[in-house]
Amino acid sequence: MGNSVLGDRTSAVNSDGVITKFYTSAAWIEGRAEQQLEHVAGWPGVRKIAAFPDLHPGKYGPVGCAVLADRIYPQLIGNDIGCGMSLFQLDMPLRKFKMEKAMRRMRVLSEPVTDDIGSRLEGIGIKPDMFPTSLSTIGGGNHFCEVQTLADSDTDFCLDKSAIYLLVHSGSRGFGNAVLGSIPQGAFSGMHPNDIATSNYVKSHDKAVLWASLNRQIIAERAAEALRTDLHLIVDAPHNILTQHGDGWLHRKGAASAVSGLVPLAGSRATPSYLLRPTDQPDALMSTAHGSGRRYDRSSMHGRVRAKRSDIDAMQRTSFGGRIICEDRDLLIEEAPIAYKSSQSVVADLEATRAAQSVAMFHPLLTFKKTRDGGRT
DNA sequence: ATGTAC
Repeated sequence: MGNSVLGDRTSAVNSDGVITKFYTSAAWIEGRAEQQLEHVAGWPGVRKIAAFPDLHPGKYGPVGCAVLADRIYPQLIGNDIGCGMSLFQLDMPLRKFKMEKAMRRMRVLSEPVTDDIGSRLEGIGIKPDMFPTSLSTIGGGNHFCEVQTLADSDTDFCLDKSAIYLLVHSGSRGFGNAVLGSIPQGAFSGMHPNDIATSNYVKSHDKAVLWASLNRQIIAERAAEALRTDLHLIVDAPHNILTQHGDGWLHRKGAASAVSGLVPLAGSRATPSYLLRPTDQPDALMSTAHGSGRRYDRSSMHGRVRAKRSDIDAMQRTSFGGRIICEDRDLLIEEAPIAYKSSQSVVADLEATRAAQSVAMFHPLLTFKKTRDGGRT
């Protein structure tokens, strides 16, 4: 990196961004993900990159990193602008949670709500006709709404061990997708901060971020209503987001924003989720890992997982005795536990590299993803 | 990832 040899001259033709890796040799990192990291480091104006142990290859660049640059690269944020995780405490003790009843009632999450959606959007300064029928719904892929139990927590961190918790992972649905789709030709080679097109992108991006955060809030409210309980937010952390950082632009792609001091890290069906306290390391760019990180891509999962009826049934239960509502067979296979790294190893690497500390660990109890019929049963 | 491209 740095210099390149041209004939007999050594010329500084590029000044690649510095990559700091917050993972150890124990981490499962695909070679292709690190190649993407090196590639992005060579883009014009890229100054610093922080890479986290959930790093894996993505469409335009690696997922699980934060990139500080002089220019704006919309593809580094991707189409799901504002996607993130929100963790809530529910006002319900575990002993009151009844699995069969909860499984029946949570199915309402398949249907979009119509009441007050326009006014909720106006409440955050967004026109009521911006994707109103998607607002309140989870979406596909790795998105979910999960009831969790508190398995362990720091004694000085006062979380109620008898309570149940809710982790929502969702984003901006068609909104962010439309924002990425409306950027001008050539924007992928870097948008310059002072251009009109850039400020238009940033404004729309910021609205998609608000939309996504409201979406997680409404999903959580609906889940709490379905469970006949109240809720309060512990932390909301976006992980696909562009923000100003000093005089540069910080692109987080599958890297949680650490600005609120706490970050939820999602486990897979087979591994726990965590609440992390990121440490104050400048090289980490106010970011940390957001999840377990994909080990195998979606399409290859169909060849890796058996899909007999009994296997499909087994995939709707977790090793923690929890249940999964996912009536889409392909999605169940693509999100099978082996598709992900272990969240324990991701957290161990964050702790080993002093990027973050775990303050609490949660086990999945009931994961809602998708029904076959849109919830009408 | 996506009121999805064919």
